[in-house]
Amino acid sequence: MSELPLVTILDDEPEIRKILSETLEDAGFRTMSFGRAREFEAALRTVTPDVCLVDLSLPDKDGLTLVHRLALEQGAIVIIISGRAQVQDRVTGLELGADDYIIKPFDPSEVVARIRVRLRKSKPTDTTSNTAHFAGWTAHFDRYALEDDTGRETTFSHAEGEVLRLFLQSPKRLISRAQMQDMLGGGAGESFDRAMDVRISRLRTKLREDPKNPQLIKTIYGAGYIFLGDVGWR
Amino acid sequence: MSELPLVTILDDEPEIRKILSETLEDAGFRTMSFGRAREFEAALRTVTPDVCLVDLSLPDKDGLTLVHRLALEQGAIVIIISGRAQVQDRVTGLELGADDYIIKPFDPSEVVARIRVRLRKSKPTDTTSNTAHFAGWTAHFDRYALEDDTGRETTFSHAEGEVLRLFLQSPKRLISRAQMQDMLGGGAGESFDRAMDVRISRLRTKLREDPKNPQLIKTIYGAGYIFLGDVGWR
DNA sequence: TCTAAAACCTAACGAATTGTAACAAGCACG
DNA sequence: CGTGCTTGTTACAATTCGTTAGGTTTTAGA
Repeated sequence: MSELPLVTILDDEPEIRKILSETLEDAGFRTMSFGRAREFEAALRTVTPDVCLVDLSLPDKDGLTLVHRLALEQGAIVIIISGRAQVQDRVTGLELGADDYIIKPFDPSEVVARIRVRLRKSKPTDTTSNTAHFAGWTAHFDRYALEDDTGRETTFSHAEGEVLRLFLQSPKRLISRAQMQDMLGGGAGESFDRAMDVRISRLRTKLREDPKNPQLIKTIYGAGYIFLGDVGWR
Repeated sequence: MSELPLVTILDDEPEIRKILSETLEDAGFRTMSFGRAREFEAALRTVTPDVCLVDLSLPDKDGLTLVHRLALEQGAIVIIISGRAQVQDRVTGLELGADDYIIKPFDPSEVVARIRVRLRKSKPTDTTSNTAHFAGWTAHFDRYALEDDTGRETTFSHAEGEVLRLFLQSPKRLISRAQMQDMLGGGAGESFDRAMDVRISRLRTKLREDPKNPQLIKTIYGAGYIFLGDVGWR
């Protein structure tokens, strides 16, 4: 496993720097924080960040110019975090080279999610996308494989994957049969619905569920199914 | 790609479809609009959009499932446009493969700007080159050779090269048999299509795929094939 | 609590789809 | 012509996945 991605934070408010750096480090990034553009630019001579978070309202420099230079010369991923919420601000920010534009006040977890999206797209070597973790299992949807907690893998079919995906997208929520039907039917979907049962039955087998007492996929008599278990997509 | 980028719009509100398609066409895109997921999926069998705008609250289908499938099988840029403004919705949407998440009500010009950012970043695959790198392999199309990561070479035939090139030009995209017939057998090739299976089978052998569990060329039962793996043309 | 109907589970079957070995036709080269 | 290579065709094996059928579980109602 390679080094952790480096995220730089440029914001004049210490509060925000603190929140961001803590959240990002918890999420598995290295961070460097700066309160002034001058310090940031000085640091750029020795490090090359993977992602740059930039506040537009800086005391000592015009943020947009900096963004433009960063995107153009460094080829870095630049995400603007700004209090200026006007559409025109966002449009020009994006046109000048920013990869994203997040408005204050922001939620740290969304910042993390957006950073991950950009990294996922820019670094194709990172094969960790489209996988979900739950209850000791790891589902690799890109190669249709279910990985054990010991590392052993089973493959699942496309149809099984669709069901699993639906469950993992809405964990701990009731999923009605009707909701599932539109996954298969495709056409007029008149065919009788035992098909869904069978898909779930097959999925349960692969998840090594005890038929008498399933732990992950619970049946709610007369209503649908519910997937228990904490899911993390990563 | 000399043609204008194709943007698909999937939203159940006609108003929004109209606004988006007009703005986007003014901005220099081709558009196709759909009110229902089913129609959209039907259209996907014949066209491959560059960008997909998807509203999460669809009448006939769960939007998130669709987003995940799109990101996984179409390899297109997926942008969610949703009325659901919860942070958790945005985070899971992004984790499931969306490239951006725009909240309603939105400003059309921002949508355009965000689409442009994504297109700008997705570097067009340079078809002019004759060598491609993927998963430890190097394909030399000029001399019909497939190079190992240790430098050992195998040759491949013209027909095998056609299929390989097709895959490498559209990695992570579902390619249906019909599309293959069009692009390859282009002529009056009436003969029925087991030929394609055999080509792929032979290609798999040369790529040393495990027959039970191929990692690069995946079969989607009833739909087609997907080439997984990051491709770089040089 | 008991009983019957409804809902659900799943083994087994089979149609459709896909994989591939073996064969044969076509072609280049000597 | 014979040899070797490419490539479509055929035949059969394997896989996928909906359907069927019979059994089990759950619920409602007496």
